[in-house]
Amino acid sequence: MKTVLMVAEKPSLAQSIAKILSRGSLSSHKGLNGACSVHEYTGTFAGQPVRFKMTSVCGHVMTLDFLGKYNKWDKVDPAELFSQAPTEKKEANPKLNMVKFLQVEGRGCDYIVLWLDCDKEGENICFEVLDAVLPVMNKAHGGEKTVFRARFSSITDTDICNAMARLGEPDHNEALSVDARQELDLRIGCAFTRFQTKYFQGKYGDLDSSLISFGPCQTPTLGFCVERHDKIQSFKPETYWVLQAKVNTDKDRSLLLDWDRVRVFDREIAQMFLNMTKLEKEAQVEATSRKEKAKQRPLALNTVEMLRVASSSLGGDAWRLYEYITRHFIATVSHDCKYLQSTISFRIGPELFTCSGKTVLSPGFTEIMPWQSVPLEESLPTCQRGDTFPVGEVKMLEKQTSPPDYLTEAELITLMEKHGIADASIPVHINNICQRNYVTVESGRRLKPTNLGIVLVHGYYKIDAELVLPTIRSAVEKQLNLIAQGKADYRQVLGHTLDVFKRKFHYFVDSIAGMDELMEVSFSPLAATGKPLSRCGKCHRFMKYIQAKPSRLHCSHCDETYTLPQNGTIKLYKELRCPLDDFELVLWSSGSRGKSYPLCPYCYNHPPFRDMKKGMGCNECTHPSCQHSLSMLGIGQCVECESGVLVLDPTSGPKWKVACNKCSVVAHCFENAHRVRVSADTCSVCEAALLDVDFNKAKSPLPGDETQHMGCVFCDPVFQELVELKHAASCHPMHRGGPGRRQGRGRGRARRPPGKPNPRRPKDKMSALAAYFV
DNA sequence: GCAAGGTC
Repeated sequence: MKTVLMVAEKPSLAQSIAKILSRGSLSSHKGLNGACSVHEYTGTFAGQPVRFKMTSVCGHVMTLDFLGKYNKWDKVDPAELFSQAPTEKKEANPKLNMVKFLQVEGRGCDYIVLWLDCDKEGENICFEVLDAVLPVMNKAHGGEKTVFRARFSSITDTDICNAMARLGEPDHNEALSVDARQELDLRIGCAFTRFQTKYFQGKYGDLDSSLISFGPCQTPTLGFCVERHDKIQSFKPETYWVLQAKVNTDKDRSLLLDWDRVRVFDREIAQMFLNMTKLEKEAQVEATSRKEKAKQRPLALNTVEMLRVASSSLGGDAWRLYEYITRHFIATVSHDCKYLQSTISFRIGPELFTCSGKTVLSPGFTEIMPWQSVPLEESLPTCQRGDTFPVGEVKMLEKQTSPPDYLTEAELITLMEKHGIADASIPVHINNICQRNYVTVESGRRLKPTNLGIVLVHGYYKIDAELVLPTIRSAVEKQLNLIAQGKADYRQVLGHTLDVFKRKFHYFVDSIAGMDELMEVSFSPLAATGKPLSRCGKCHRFMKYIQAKPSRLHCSHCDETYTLPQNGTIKLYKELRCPLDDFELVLWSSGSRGKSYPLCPYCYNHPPFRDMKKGMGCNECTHPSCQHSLSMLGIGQCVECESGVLVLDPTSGPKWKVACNKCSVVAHCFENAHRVRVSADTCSVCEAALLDVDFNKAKSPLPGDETQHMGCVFCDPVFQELVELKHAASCHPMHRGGPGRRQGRGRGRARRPPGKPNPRRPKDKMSALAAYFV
């Protein structure tokens, strides 16, 4: 029996479609990646009995990236990214092993039916699936068609069955338009991002410039927020005047009337109208009207509308979102809300005033969406033209026009949708500009641009406004649509568009000083920021510590910048100096419960030995005799990672810690010891360095009056008690196979050079770790 | 370290 492989865009769709087509009789199992399932059933295809295998991918199988060597920011000129730098397709999510999964399931299949979403991205994924699967499928005989595309617009029995009955072919042009989009986004986004990041990085001390990204969706998104900011800034409030009248309709009831002129901006004119009306004792009814009106039930909910609603009345609560979606659905099939709008027009002297009220006739959909209901209002008096009511009062109010507020997320979503920014990715772009420090989310989910966001957008306006205008995306989209429709050649469109942006890029690079001028206004140059922290080894002057990311030390005398480890605190390390370059050491710490190590600012940026890399602290330094180095403080091989060494943290007392210099393993040991030293002697069993510990006299855990003890942290029975190694002895690799299975890295002659993996590691490292320290 | 687009 022949086999038909069918592939949907996501696991839930594969299941729904398989259930419909098999009429519920199917057997399912999880695929090798654990994420996708395979649903099997038998049926007929092309007039023969077949076995169906319905499965799915998880979105795109592949992603586009530059070849590895073009991802080195300091080696590649961003201008090269427009054409020279070759790209390659990589698996979008290596953990999912999607290509292998598809090949395992596709091997030996005879036909393939593509059930990917019916949009351009889906069409592109069709070809990603075919690239993976066609080579392992059975070959067609005599030119028989084996590749089919199902086109459907809803997951209903009729739609799915119709699609299956009228299979077509995947559309290569649509897929190509997505290939072009991917390449444009990658080349343009990365080139601009790398250039502006590198240009502004390290120039200003109070600018978080770890990443200044640019993208055809995120930059216009930021543009919308800054545009509103500019409107607020340039807003000049104006004073205006309003007349307000009250008429008494009953003994103890009065009606508030709105002035038909609404407002005037000239005080004297307003005063004149007031004078003409305030002496009047009666208001005469000019006209009345009653109109039946309808408030329309909502249209069917789509993703963007849901995002908008979720951002403005709902929280992040899944249940409330579910409730909203169901209520919205019921509302779409309910009746409109019907109400009566009554209006009474009054004349007081020469001036006209109006009041209106609404009375609900039938609530319709507002019953299921009560927040949409027409508010209850006091009913208007029944009257007719010519009736008069006594005037209660007429007064003049002074008011001011007020600026618009910052954009709400809901308004931003509307703007993005209007300019064709893909709906599913809208929250991603908003999140992007928040994470990049371009905007902050204020109360009411309003987006307020930061100084950085404002300077960037104003800079683009100054140099090339098209870079920030929303048309940047829609114009490119237009070109891409020509590819999709087969009206334009993929290569030509790609080449032409890249050429346009390459020119824009070069112009931007040449004009960057224009943006820099704006930066100078908002940010302080490096030399003027930061606080003095540690001394430079070259000039022996204090360097300044700049805390803003990327945190770094700056020597204004030598005009040198030294990067530091991120995401932790930095302080001076007892004014100790590096024996190699005389720089004062600093101490990095990830917090009191984490780990810490000293580092030399110079060595951290300029590794002193061949076996060291940039970004290494003293705990990875192979200096043979410096008291802070790995050689002097290393104890033995890490129990968890391949290449790490457990190093004594010399600053951790009195609650001493030993931490791995590569991974996050931290071991707590020897409370109440006032000194812990790493001895030159090594353990005769495991070759780890021995620790020499002096305990506090009053709190010494040692037998008798002893305060000092030297031993192996892994093997010594006294120390095992103190680091709770009680049963570790039997789990520790040293104790499993006798002397023949010795390992660990002590400081003795048998030590392996750092970084070299141990060839005989215990298999279950996690259980060993748990036995020691947890 | 970068884009945007799928989806987990």
